Amino acid sequence: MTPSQAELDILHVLWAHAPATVRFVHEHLQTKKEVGYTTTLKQIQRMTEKGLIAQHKTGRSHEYTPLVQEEDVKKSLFQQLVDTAFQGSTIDLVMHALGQEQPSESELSELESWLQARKEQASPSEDKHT
Amino acid sequence: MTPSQAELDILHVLWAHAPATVRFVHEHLQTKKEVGYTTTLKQIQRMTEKGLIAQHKTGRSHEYTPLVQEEDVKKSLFQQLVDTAFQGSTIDLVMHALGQEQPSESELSELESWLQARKEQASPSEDKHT
DNA sequence: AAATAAAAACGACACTTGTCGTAGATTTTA
DNA sequence: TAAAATCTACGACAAGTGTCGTTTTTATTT
Repeated sequence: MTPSQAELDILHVLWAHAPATVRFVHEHLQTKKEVGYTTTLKQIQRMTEKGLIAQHKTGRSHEYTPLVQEEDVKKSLFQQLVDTAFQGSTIDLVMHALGQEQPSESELSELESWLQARKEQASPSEDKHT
Repeated sequence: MTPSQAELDILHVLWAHAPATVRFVHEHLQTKKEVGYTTTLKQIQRMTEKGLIAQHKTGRSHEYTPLVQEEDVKKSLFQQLVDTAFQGSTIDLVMHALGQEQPSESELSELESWLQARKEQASPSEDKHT
């Protein structure tokens, strides 16, 4: 269940702005791309059918809330990429990623501390290296 | 230009086995999923139309060669993921990736040496940090 | 309450993708 | 060379996606 591109765009808005109306989502999307109001509406309706988001009536309009967690979707998209493009090797993807750009200082240290923590956890007191 | 899933499957076979016939590709795919020979053929033909692969006649059959580099496609798929799921933040994706699994010893050291090299490169002799 | 504005429902259409079936062409082989 | 095996070319089709236009419904404003 990986949302399509257009669906992702909408989900992003919803993830960021809790329950929102079609109008709201639509306005937001406009900053990214041009689409008709009905297009957004239709998309949202289809997503509701699919169970990606929930709808609750409020006055004349409806409000929508995402039913899928951003984390889950990310994970799923991520896994899909790893599987299709990197033969399932996460580390390959990581190396590829790092080779892509210039991580900033802070990013590097973030990575570094993660690595540090990981190492300690991996071998709390051990010291075998082979 | 990001190949679809089925196209990716075929490209993978071609990337691994230089010029190959439809039959060959098809047989290979069978190890992954069940599809009719004509399905594979059609897919390959469409890919040829699109310019994803090239066709050269050899005897009774044709041989196909990928026209897109595996690296380029990976890069493109990768970028797409970063953009759609991680708001364009590569490092976020990396951290997510690392959080996903247990990297092996060798993977960790690979990552470590990369980080090491990077740091050295970043500040060869300089020492300003702010 | 009538007119107007805003929102939601519907239905449609073109494209892409994944899958085949069938027919025609080309080789092999008996 | 006639029959059998292989390939390729075509055409089709269903499902999914992206986009709208039009019609209803519902709420607002006079």
